[in-house]
Amino acid sequence: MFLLNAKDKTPLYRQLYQQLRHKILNGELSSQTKLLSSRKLSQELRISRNTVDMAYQQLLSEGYILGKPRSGYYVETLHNTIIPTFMESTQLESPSEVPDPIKYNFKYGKLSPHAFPFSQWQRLTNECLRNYQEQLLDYHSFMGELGLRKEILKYLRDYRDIKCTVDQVLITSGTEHCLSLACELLKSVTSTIAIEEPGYAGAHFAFKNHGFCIQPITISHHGLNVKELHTSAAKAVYVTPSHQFPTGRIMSITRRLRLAEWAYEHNAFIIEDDYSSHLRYDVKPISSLQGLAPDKVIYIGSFSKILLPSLRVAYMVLPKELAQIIHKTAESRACAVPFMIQKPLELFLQEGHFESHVRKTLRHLKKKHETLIYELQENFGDTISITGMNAGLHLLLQVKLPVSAEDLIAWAAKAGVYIPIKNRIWIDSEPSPYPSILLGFGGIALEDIPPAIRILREVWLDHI
Amino acid sequence: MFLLNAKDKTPLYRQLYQQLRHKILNGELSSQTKLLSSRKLSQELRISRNTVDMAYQQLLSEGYILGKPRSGYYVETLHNTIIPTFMESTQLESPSEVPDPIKYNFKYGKLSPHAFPFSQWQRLTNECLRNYQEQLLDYHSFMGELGLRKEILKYLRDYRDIKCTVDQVLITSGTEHCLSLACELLKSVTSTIAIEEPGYAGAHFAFKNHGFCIQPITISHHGLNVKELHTSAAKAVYVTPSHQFPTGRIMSITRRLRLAEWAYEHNAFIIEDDYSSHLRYDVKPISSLQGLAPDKVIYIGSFSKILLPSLRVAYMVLPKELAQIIHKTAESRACAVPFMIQKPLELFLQEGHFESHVRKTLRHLKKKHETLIYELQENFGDTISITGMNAGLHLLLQVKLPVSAEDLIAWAAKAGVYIPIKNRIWIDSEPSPYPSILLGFGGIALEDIPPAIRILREVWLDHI
DNA sequence: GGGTATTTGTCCGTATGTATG
DNA sequence: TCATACATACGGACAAATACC
Repeated sequence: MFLLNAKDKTPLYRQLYQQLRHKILNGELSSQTKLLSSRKLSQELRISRNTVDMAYQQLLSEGYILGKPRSGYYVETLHNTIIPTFMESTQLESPSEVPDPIKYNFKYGKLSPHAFPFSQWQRLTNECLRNYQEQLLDYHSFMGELGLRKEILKYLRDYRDIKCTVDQVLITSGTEHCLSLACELLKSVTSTIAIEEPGYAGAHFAFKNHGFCIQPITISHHGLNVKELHTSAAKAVYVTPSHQFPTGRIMSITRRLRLAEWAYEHNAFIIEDDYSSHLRYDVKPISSLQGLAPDKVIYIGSFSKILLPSLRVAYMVLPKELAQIIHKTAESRACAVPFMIQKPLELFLQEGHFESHVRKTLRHLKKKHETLIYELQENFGDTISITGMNAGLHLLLQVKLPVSAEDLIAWAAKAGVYIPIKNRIWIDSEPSPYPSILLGFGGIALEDIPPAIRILREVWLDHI
Repeated sequence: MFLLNAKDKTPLYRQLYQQLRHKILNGELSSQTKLLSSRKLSQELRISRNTVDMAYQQLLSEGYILGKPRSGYYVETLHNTIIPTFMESTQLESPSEVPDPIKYNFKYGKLSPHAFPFSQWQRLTNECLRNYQEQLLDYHSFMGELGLRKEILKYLRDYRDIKCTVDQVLITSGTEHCLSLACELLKSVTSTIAIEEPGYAGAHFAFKNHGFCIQPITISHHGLNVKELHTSAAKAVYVTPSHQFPTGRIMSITRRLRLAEWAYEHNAFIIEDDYSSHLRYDVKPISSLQGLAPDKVIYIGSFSKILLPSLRVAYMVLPKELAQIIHKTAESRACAVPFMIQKPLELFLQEGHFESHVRKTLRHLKKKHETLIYELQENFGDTISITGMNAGLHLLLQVKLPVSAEDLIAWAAKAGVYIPIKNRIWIDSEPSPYPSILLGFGGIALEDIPPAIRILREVWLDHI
């Protein structure tokens, strides 16, 4: 019958409910069977009538049984022909493989421990939690907090020559989110999007995911080969002009103007991913494409590379035309970035901490960048050639040895040096005869660079 | 020279620093100019020498100036060819229309001021910022933090009868994000998605946005009319079984089983949006559809309705089959939820604060729910009929007056009572002859309900 | 067929342990 | 620590439906 355990922490009425439900789903209590009255069952189980009643009420509200007043409760007719009767209780944890211990980490996108003013941020977060409780309890504008958008706009105007109003600025939860929104907007414009070859795999993935055809365009020394664009069907192109990923090349002003011209001629859009605009080590950052063609460029920027990767805040500047489309849908959507991230960030920008943080970080990264290049050249000489210098958080190496990149990465890992796997940077097959390696230097300490590179020399040259 | 304001909350050294920096970037202080010595400047400004020195140190560390020992500070040579000299200040702000002042707010989704343990959260956030700095500086698993996923899984198992492993749990930045990912996964399964009519406009929007055809399915008293599904081409359906939005109806177990059967028969998927599972005022929350058909249900849950709308954390449980597809793409994607949100939330769940918070909130909402119903019946009697009782954060009213819902909302707004506009709940035209009104009671204080409803009676009945 | 006894769901007040502030 | 509130569990009172004579 029913097994009720008074010592069990789950209440009696709930135990009874569960067992009844099980019997009904099982077919033990078949359709239209009359249940025992609350009195009889309570007598039988030696519990209160009300306890039985509570179980019945729950079953009633879930539709397992039907109640006829002054008559009784009857089991509902269920169609449970297919439903699996027993679920094995699967384990919580998935067995994780134990990786090699990492001593030196060249992971891309990581930042080093002293890079972020944690206590400052703590203060700002606390301030936010104390003073903005009313706003925390509500949903927010899809575009993002007005204050933060103003601060970002101010920054973009001063440092990136962006030409727009706040209405065109949109806060998102990362570059991926930006691309997804861009796809949404471009769906009605084109079915083909051109991208750089080689280029950022995340963009390729996002576009494919939204059902676009992909048109790869090759990169020359001065950036994207705009000529190839003219012969393609694409009415949109994704570019990283200020520091082409992964080659690090800078699109020349001539190319930029040609690209802008192409966009105006074909009534097409340019997606400018300015992912590492802050990070230039030789000269001041080059001003944006957006400034050249404000009506044709979807500008994307991010705080991940410079501030904190785990913060998940990026932004985009939309052409007026597209901004209007977004505004129409904005009312029924919510912003993806938590208020208690947006507000502290706004204050961080407003009080000038951001600018000083960029300067400080840039100085530090510059040193690491120089050291890394120096050590690579000292240890490997002509065995490697370095591209993508003077900017960003990574270098691209061509290792002139007759081995695969996978081997180089695996040997390094065994010696405690983590090197990221460049997942699908090239859409077509990689053209170079030599393996290429991507070294991120954001996460490694300055003093760790020389020993790490020495280890690489040892394990790589020893294996030959 | 320099204008320092002691009453300003920004520190003196910072004011000085900012003004110096501005002059340097402006070109007012040109390259290699020697700055005034800290002694002279401090005398001139009548502030401490240390204050001046702090400003100088800041400029030094950011590379604006160069310090020569026993000589002085000199302005660095900057490449400021591109730095904009003067930006025409286009207006930042878009002119906002002045709305009627809101005295009583029935906005849907809002929560009331005493609903969230702010100090608790502050403690947990601080803990996170102190103890997890290494992790904050890195990108994270697309699936979300393992610890948080485990805690959510534990909760879902105990309270929602969810059947799955951690590998199937995915953290997202909101229901919208969940739906977007679901679309991504369902693209290869079907081109048509069925939704409830009337139903949640956000879901409709998301599906349409991803290029799906929409098939509306009517709602009867016991929930979705599954029969209509069988005759449609849809291989996926979006439902809110535990509290249908907006009618508040509960899908009976019969319908649930039929729906599950349909999914197994047609090899289709069910999207179960359990957006307000915690919030039942009469009986215990009804267990999930996912428990009945774990291989066919994409389960979506959220912390917005019960914890904090602006937190932007939701989660989804994927069928094993779909989880594997996501896992393949996960490595090249980043999680959209900031670590400094995920970690505090994990601790919040782990330490049991969440459960007690749910209990407390539920208690409070229950009172408001009861009061609201009582007041409506007292004031309006048979003039209105209420649906969607006993659950959720809103009631649906049918006002039996010969006026439009827009008028009712406008009249209320003029009297200081905000009522949300139900944007496109019905895809086809609304079938009812009477205007229907959605009242959210999450954001209004208990004691404000009686006066608010009295005002509604006055303004609505007076206009007739 | 009508009256009565019984069964039944429903509603009420209350005791106890536990969580909350 | 103590007062409060709530979930759980209990028994009794009531009225409607049903069964039986």
